[in-house]
Amino acid sequence: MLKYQHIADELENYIEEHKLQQGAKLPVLQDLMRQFNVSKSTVTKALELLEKKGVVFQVRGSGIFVRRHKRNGYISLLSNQGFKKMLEEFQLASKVIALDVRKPTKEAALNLNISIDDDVYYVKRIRFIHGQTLCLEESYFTKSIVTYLNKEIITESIFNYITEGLGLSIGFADTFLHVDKLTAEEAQYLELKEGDPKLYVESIFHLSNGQPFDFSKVTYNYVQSQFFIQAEL
Amino acid sequence: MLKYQHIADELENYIEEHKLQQGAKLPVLQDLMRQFNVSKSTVTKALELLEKKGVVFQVRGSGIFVRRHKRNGYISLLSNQGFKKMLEEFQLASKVIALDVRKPTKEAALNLNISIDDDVYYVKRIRFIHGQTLCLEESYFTKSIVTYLNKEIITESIFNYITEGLGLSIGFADTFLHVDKLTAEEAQYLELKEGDPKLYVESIFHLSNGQPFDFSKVTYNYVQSQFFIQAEL
DNA sequence: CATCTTAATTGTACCGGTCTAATTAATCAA
DNA sequence: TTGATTAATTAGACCGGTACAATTAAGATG
Repeated sequence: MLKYQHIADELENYIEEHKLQQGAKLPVLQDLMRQFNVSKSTVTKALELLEKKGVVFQVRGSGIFVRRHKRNGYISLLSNQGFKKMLEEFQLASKVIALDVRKPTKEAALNLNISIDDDVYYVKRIRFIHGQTLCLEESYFTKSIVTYLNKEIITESIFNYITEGLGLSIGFADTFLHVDKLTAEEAQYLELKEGDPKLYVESIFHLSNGQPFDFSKVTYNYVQSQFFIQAEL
Repeated sequence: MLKYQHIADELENYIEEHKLQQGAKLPVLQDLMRQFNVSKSTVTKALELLEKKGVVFQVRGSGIFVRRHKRNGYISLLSNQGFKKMLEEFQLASKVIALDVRKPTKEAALNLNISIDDDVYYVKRIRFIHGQTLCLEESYFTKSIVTYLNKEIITESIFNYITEGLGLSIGFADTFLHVDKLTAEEAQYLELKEGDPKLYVESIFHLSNGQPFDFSKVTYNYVQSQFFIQAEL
């Protein structure tokens, strides 16, 4: 494991375990350097990570402080802990409605940057959280990249399979979201009424070499979904 | 201006002007170092900025490539171009419904980390985009920080006033969002029907020293609002 | 011509340093 | 005690370097 990632983890655990409050001061850079026996730039990188995750904030001339943002029930949409963890955790309870190899829609082909003649794995499923239906999800996986899928893999963790099983490394995702009304079909799956609010999220996942491999359209139950974002100004 | 910020801007402009497509390769690190006459770490920092903004992605052993994610009508929820620009741009068309000094609600006091006896500036307004009502917004500004506000300032740019006029430096924001149904009152302001979907966004803006100074609750017209997020995995 | 091996390319981790800017603490003057 | 001045603290910008890992290109091999 990389040094700066390790340091970031250690610091985050420290904050967690000692239940440090918002504004609590962490050791200064010099001390952290000595404590972990690394150079300044390594500590700085670790802190940048934590800043991006919203765990700390730094004030020049003053110090490094704990930033508290936790709200129960909210899911972070940002770096590391964000989408990945969320997908992994919620994977646990999910019901596969469809799984087959087919030709992509024009929309999917466009987003995956493939031809409409190329094959894709199509997956449709419902995800549950706390026994409630959380969302309805449709995914298109480029078959030339994700060469094989089955029900077991989907029920476990697709992303784990892609990294561990296929040896691919996932890079980044572009996510578009807007609010709309549920169609009759969606309402049925989510056990809500037609015309009720929905949060619609479209994501394009890319390998770390920039190739898109997964185009997903997710319709969230508005009652169950709340998100958390960190903005920098 | 900082060197690495300047480099980031230059590169972004270059990509924009030359209309570089997704996957287009940029000059290698060595060349960028020479081109801008700076050290490797400075170029790297510039590229980190651009990566965070979703403008480029880097592949070790391969190069630096353009990342395209533009979608018409979507507003980025992330770094730099995100909330700040959005707030500034949409400031143009807004109608102030209320502006006064009052005591904060318990909720506002909690989020601003002040006592319910402290004064706040309360601002309620509607924002318009393309002639349509975009959102209904309620803001609480800690009066001990934002010492004075008037209608002109609000109609211009509050954030500009805070940085330029008051000499404060804005740091970061925590944003929580969920979807719900419009109340009768909200529906009236947004020219929609009660029970229609709404996107509800709560933000706490902080100075760069960590002090919260603005707690905002925004109800978006679901027809007019769509957002864009970048996730790292 | 395909396949394996090797070498060159290129971004990333990490070091250890200087100098600067913001903040905070200490000092001094009124 | 207050307020201004100065000094110490502290994070951040920036340099220039070494070593390393992933990718790509070139060469060798069958």
